Amino acid sequence: MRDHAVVKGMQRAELARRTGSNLETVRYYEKVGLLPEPPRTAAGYRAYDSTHERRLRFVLRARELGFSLDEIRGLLRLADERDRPCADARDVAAVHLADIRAKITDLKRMERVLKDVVAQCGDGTLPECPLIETLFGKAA
Amino acid sequence: MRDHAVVKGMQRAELARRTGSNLETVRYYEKVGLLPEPPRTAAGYRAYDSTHERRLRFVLRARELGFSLDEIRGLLRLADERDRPCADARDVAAVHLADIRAKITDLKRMERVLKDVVAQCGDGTLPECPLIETLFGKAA
DNA sequence: CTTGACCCTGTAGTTGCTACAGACCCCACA
DNA sequence: TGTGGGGTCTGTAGCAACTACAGGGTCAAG
Repeated sequence: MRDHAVVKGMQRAELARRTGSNLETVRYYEKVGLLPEPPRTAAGYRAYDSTHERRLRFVLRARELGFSLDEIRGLLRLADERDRPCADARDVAAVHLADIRAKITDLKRMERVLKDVVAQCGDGTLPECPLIETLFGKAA
Repeated sequence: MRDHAVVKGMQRAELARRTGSNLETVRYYEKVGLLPEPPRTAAGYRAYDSTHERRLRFVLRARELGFSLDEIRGLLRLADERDRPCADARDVAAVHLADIRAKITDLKRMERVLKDVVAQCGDGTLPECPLIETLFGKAA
């Protein structure tokens, strides 16, 4: 297993495989400035090392938590350039947490309505479909 | 108030205003085939009537419930072309409901993690920020 | 020395809008 | 009758965050 090897000079596909990401996504992150452009071999191939992998993993974990690429850029800057970024980073997370809670609230509203109409539809033999009538505004 | 008037030959801005939608959105829905192209005046202006409004309201309500435009196209087709579309419509809604529940599950996971790290950050004076350390993978 | 698997670049597609630019048109007021 | 300020029209470009090519170069194994 190369996962145990010294990680130096890997190529894009290997980095993507090691981190479970799509290799096109890695390029995209470089293009939009989330990841540094790695050095190139004589033939122009990207040669990553473990610092690139570490940074990519940061981005991927942040994406899993729903941070936008812009927020991640900010978090990376905080992680890089400051001694004590905790208050700022916490604020970014707190704002994002509020976003997520708002989304959950929205989705729960949708879930409630949909659950109800699906239940009203029953076995689907009604002549007037409750879902369609709801959407046309016959009932709230 | 024109809301009480006979609704015939309204223009785009009025339709948008009456339904609380953006007028560019209405045009977009026409372009992608969700709404029929309305007849035009001699000058080429769109002239809507209440059937257009009814259909637009259907689309807007479905969007509020999180249906994709593709799903809405399907629901409109069911509403138009069939005698007893309830079983099919219910299935569309049930699939969508499952999507929404999956999204809620994801968001709740994010919420839990974020709530924890924000709490760990406390007043933001820690030298090692728990959020940043978490993202770098120091802790799970 | 060829074959196939990798890599490179740039660009176009996705979803659901939103926002122009530049050109009409229409009505009221003077 | 002219003009001003609003409407409307079209097409196109932009947003997020990827994803998927096309058309080429490179490299190592057989």
